[in-house]
Amino acid sequence: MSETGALRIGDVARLVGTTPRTIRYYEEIGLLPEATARPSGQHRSYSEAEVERLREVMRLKSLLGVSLEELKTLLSAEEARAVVRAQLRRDDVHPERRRALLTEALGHIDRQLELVEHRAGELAKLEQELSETRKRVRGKLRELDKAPAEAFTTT
Amino acid sequence: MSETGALRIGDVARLVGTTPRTIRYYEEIGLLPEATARPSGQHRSYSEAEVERLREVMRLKSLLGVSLEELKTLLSAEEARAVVRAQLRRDDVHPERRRALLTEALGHIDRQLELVEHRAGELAKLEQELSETRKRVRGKLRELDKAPAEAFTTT
DNA sequence: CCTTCACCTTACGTTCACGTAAAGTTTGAG
DNA sequence: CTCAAACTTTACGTGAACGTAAGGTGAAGG
Repeated sequence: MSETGALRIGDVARLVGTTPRTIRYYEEIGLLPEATARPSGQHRSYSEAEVERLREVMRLKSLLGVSLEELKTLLSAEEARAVVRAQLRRDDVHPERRRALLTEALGHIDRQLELVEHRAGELAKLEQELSETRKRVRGKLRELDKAPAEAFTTT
Repeated sequence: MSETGALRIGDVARLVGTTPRTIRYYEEIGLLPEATARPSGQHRSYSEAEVERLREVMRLKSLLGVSLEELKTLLSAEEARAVVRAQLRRDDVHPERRRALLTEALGHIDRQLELVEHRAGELAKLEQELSETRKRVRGKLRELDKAPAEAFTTT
């Protein structure tokens, strides 16, 4: 009954808007990390951070429209970045190593950015096309307003 | 061997980057119109316009990430708009009717726009977050460049 | 007319992403 | 300690979106 760290799978599911089954499935295929050393049979426990992670997973899934397998690849990049961040927090790393880590992280980010930018671009294009069409239709409607002359005979 | 109007399903599939099976499937579930009165067994024939239509279908499917069933609904709106356009081209329609048609079309467009705008917004947000992260990483890299003092001892 | 693709229909198979049911166990409240 | 609720694993089921195989035409070149 504390305020953090005592979430069970049902709570998490409700929090992020999915089902326990889905969460277990994601864990099963390696999309979510299996909580290390949980005696088989014991309940899963989630921290707020893990909930956030799941939210991010679902967000990316929805926005990028990729398979869970592809998503796993993308997220392994995130994982790698997390490791990098952890290593960087220690400041006893050699600048050379530090540079390598940062460069690696940058690579991961760039790959994701490329994907996202492409999709965002396509969607923006579609949005603009729709807006364009909308404008034309609204224009025609205004035309009807301005010139209500002619035949007012309704049938 | 004319230059237009004589496309067969294999050609179309290659043109849009899919398979004949998928095209037939889309026709089967009503996502694509069944060419009226084709004696069963006879080859399907496609016009350039129908290819364009299919391209649009696939584009929307990819960008909106909706089920084919939902997509069918969205496209029925497109269908309705096509009908509207056809009716509007005849200029013997009463202004009252004309207004109704245009308003209906506007409704369809707005529903699509809402969906697209929402997704586009979310994606843009994600893109910006990634860019932000990228900037921070690049910043740290530049820091390494500016201050290459300290230990140059490799290992 | 013949051949040879590419196509036709029918129907069963497959993968992904979970849903659902069964039988037993763990937790937290009382 | 008790007991209901929520969880556990295992396993089979399901809907969507096609893939694939079989057996049989249609079409276009020679």
